[in-house]
Amino acid sequence: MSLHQRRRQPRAEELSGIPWLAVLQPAERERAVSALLVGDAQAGDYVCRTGKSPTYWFGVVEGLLKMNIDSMDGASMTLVGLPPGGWFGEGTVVKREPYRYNVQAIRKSVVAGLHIDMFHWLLDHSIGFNRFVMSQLNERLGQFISAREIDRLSNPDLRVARSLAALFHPLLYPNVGEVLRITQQELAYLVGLSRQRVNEALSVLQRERAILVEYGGLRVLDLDALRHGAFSSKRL
DNA sequence: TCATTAAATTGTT
DNA sequence: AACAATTTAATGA
Repeated sequence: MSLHQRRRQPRAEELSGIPWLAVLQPAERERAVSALLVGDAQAGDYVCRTGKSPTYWFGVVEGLLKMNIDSMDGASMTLVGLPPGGWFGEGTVVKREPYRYNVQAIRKSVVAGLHIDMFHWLLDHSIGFNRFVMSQLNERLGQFISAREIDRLSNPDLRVARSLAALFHPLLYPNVGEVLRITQQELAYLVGLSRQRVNEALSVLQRERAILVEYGGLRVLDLDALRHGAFSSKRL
């Protein structure tokens, strides 16, 4: 709720973290920037909610968001994590239909929004922008397919590893550093395991030198191992 | 800036 | 789900 009250013009440093601005022509870019707003979201704030009609195409400048849906029993299911550099909602924006999911800040974040009219103007006028959106849709499709693969993995350590790797997708989320600030509880929601099991999996991944567990987050040491490595769930 | 306290997060059972 | 231990954030002198 507070996101829509504390809006401001994006700072230059924030603009540099918006990947699709670089593919625009100077004139297009100038127009796009004038239609960009950023806002701070506190942990727990909603960026968009199910049923509301889209006003903006959103992107993560800083922090971490999650996309979730409410299931029938009242509990909510986290579908995907959205790290810096990630833009989302193009599906609903294109169709001008209501959002089908909630997007909520996992921790204090900076969110950018491009007004829906400017989004459509760019689709009509910029080839670079069209390429970006097309690539975005394609990569996201790939991401959801691999998410289904991950769901069917039986080994919890592998599931955590692959889910972490997905958060470091270079095209969808170009601005993720090597440190990921996420609590083990949130990671548990994201992966669909208990916090205890995630804690254990993180220990395994650390023992295998793939990550470094820190308070309130973790550091990736070997992204390739997270993507492709095999981890034994055997205790030592 | 430092010390104290409250809150959040982790590791374990 | 509950617990203690640890880390961070907040507060005020």
